[in-house]
Amino acid sequence: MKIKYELLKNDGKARYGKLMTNHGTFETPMFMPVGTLANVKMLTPEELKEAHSAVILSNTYHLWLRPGEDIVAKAGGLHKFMNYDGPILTDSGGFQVFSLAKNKKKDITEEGVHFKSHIDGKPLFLTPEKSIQIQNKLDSDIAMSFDECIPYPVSYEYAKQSTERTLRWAKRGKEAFDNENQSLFGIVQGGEFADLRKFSAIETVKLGFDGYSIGGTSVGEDKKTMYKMIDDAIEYLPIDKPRYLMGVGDPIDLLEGVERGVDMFDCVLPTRLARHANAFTYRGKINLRNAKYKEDFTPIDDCDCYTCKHYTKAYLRHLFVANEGLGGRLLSIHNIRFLIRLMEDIREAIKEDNFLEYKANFIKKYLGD
RNA sequence: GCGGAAUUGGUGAAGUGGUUAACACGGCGGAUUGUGGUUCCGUUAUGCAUCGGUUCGAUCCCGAUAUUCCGCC
Repeated sequence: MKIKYELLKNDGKARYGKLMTNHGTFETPMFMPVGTLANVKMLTPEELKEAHSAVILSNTYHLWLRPGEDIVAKAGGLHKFMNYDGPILTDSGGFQVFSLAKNKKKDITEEGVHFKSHIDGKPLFLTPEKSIQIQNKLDSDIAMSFDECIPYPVSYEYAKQSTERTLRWAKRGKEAFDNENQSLFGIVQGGEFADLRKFSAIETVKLGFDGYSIGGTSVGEDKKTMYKMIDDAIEYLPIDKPRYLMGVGDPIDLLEGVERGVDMFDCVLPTRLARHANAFTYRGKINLRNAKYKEDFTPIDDCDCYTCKHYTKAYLRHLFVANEGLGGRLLSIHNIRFLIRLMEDIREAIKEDNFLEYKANFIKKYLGD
């Protein structure tokens, strides 16, 4: 069956709802950890579950290259292959492919994108149909349309042409789509241009998807521009479908997104920061390598995660300084739990009609008076 | 005891008679938003064993001292 979204409450634009999938029902707004290669880096599914993780991301491009979608299909689909029984969303590969396409003008064609494998440099060609077919085989819960994530800054003319092409690709992908147990999301592009965002949203919705995502954000633009991109698109999205803001995961951006009506977020930030010794805390981001933690025998934060229940900053610092992988693992657990707990708190605040107050308090503490 | 060689930052080390002593590691700090699992960036010796001398000027030339290593009695 397809996913179903049930909107249960509105606090201003901020929404609280439920997402029903073949692999469980989960509350929104939610944060989705990224597991590109059919794994959230360094973590087991059990650890994700303990952090109360729901949907996780995986990536079409990476799994296409290796092990190959046929092998995943032979294994019984992505869930069985990676031993994760929660919902999985697969990104289309567009984001990766575009960064690998050297010559934008030549390599990006109406038919698809020419680029070179990041593994062996072999020339490859990915089309909207191919991306969808791969995702059908991977058998994720949610597939994403193949789109171009427009860089920033970019000319109006390029943004317009690209946005129109993404729209045509969305249509082609939808027509090629063939998996009745899988849902398909459309992606709004448009760059920083309000009229293109509007156009993209309206036309994408006309095609009819199970959910809609806002793409092309956090590509180097300033925060105000990013928030405006959300505003310019989201008012044209249907209220009874989930909205997914792609690639956003800074705690403050999550709050800003929720305030604007976003239901789902994904980001590499918690795991990437963790591998580089940076921890989220309610008083802002800290770097556990810093000398001041050498003799700090307290947990990272007032946090209910496995890491904070069992380990001190001094120990984690030691692991990072000694270059031990366990540090990245333990910190990934914390950072993911931090964002998931943030979303839990956000949902509670929405349910109690005080989201804006919660947001203001969080930001005040996070940024330090 | 005699002869030879060496002595540069926390470490391994390059280098030159003349403004800012290379590089690497380490240290310290920062970055990171649809993942590039050990990444990127910044910073880190007012000083070249010590004391004298030569010189307009010495880490680099000379002498003494100290320490280390190697040979010979």
